[in-house]
Amino acid sequence: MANKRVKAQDVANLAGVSRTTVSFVLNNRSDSIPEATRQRVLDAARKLGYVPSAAARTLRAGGNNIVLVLTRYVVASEAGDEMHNAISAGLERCGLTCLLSRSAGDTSPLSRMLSEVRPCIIVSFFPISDDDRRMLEQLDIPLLELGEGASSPSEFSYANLQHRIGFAQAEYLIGRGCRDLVYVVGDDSLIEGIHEYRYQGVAEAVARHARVGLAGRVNVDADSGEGFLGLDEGMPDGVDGVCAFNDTVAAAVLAWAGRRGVDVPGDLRVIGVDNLRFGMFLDPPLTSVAIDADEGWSDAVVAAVLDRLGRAPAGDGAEGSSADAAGRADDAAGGGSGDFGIRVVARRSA
Amino acid sequence: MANKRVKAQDVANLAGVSRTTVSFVLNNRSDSIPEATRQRVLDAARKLGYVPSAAARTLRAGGNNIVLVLTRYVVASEAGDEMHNAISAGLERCGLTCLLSRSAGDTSPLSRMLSEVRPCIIVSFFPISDDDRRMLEQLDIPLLELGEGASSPSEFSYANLQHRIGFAQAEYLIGRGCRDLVYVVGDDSLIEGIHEYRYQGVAEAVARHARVGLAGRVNVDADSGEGFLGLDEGMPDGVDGVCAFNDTVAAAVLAWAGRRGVDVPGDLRVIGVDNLRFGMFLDPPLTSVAIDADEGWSDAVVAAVLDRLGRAPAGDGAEGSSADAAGRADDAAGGGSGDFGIRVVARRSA
DNA sequence: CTGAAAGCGCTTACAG
DNA sequence: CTGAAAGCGCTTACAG
Repeated sequence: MANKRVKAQDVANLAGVSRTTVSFVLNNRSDSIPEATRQRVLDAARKLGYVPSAAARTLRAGGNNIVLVLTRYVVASEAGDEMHNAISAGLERCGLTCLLSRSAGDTSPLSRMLSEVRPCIIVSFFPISDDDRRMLEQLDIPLLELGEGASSPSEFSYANLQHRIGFAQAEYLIGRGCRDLVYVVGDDSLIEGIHEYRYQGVAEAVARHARVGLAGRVNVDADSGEGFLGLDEGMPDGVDGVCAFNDTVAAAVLAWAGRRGVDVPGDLRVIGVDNLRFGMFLDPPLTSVAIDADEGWSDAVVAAVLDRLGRAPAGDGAEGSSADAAGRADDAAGGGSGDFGIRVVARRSA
Repeated sequence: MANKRVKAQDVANLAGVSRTTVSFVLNNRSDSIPEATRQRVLDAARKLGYVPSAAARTLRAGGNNIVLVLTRYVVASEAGDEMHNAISAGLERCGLTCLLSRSAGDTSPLSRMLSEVRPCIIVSFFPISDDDRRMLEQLDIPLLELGEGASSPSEFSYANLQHRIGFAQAEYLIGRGCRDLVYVVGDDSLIEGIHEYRYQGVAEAVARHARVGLAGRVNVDADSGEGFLGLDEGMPDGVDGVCAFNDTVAAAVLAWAGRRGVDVPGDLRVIGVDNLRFGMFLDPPLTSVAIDADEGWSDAVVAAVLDRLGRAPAGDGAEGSSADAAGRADDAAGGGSGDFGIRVVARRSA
């Protein structure tokens, strides 16, 4: 088993050409190379199972096409999962390679990661420390932060997506006649960031309607026994609409309502987020906000990455691109609707 | 803004030493270097924000410490998410860098990924194509396949984990007096692989008990309206126990039972998988199998990776390691219990 | 159209 | 204890 590492020279030998030619063919710079030669090289490479050394090519070329995406545990949801898939697929389609880390910059230092792999851009779903931010600047690695401050959510930010989700919940309830809303969150501290954004979205929607009020936030401690801790005490009187942080929290609210004899949706309308399947098996079936990752926000993220990299979007050559990624990203979202793939799935609970 | 790429030479200049010394200090081979010099180098590196070039160091050293984990969309669950986190954290603790890909080897070719980053080992949650397998062999990259054939699930395999989950479900129901089980799956084709493994586990448990029968599999088409398609027709008579593929499917069964006036758990016991929070809000609250990623199977995976790499487990120097990773992995699982962190959370439904 | 050569930034024997 | 030098495998001007 002569299992020696095969390199460009071996391919060149087998094809009867020089290393230069091999490199040209393999990197699609073969304009000036006769088709016959090209094929010989390609065949040789295939036969030998040649894959160029990532390290050498990166070193020589001065960079690679890796997009490093920083995520961490937030709350598992199909929507979140699909979003990662959609982003990954979208980047691959543009010739970029998408790699996720679930610890770098969070439980493990970012610099450690960077000495193993140096991406051409970093996309982070959570806020990066100032030190890390400085380091990236030093290293000339662009950073796309998706989870910016809730105060001024940029067009692409994860914060903005969350904001819109809350907004959509509230708008729906108000449209159904609710006048006194409340926001209910779970006790999972890991979701704090997200629920803040969503709450702001709810608040904004409420502010836009004259005679609608928002009675603040209520916490459900879902871990404690029957899981209604906080609801009995916390639920303000007169509330007729609940925006739940997600479908799980909504399920808790529904169970609580059932127990207390509160009629849903007659006395109280409840809307969740995620549109998980179990929602349709609740009593009453749960109305929820679905996020369609494939056609919405993930496209905006891919567009933003491309813009930062100074590359044109996939599938077209020249385009006046640069500062106005916002416009393009918005266009990319769900057939120009700019809704980031957010939609309400109406069932009986609201 | 003199933002020139800082390299080892710059650090050496600032510290007043040679590149060699810098390299020694930064790679912890500084046995022979005086502490004062060491500090000077460290300070200089910090001040300049120096991070060694990943490409150069990999090229020169002939390898890196990257573990590439191949996953893809299966079914989002907190358990799966936590498992990835636990594996990632476990590997980092051993000095390895964990990177996930959600497309390589699946929607995008593995070779493309490999020409961007060459890991020292690949861990795959799904079966790798024969071509890719050959390629990895060629490239001398060890492959740890977690989703092996259901026929002979190895001790570490994802298949085996799934097998045990099904087994645990059935054992619990049998222990509660069930004599006629049925397995209920959703219509999500993506989960086919997993549910096959789990079903085999159920079958094995049933086979171990003399007077217990298994009435096969029933499909719920959760997408269709009320979501009971298949249950009305498919549910065999006389069944007194349901092993549901997951909590969502279990929720469908519970809803169906409520509608048909089947008493749970009196006439029918139902157990799910994942122990999702919403289960406690169902009526009756759902009994489920929880998978404790932190202390169970993920440790076994980390141990297996280390073994393949020929490295000793973290935290100890010499240990007679090699072929018997099975033993070690099993030991690592949940306080030596070898249960991979699988446990039944009993509620009223079973 | 093809080849010889430089050089990317590092690590690591090897001399001093 | 420290430095000069080789070389990892590739890509890319540059000559032929």
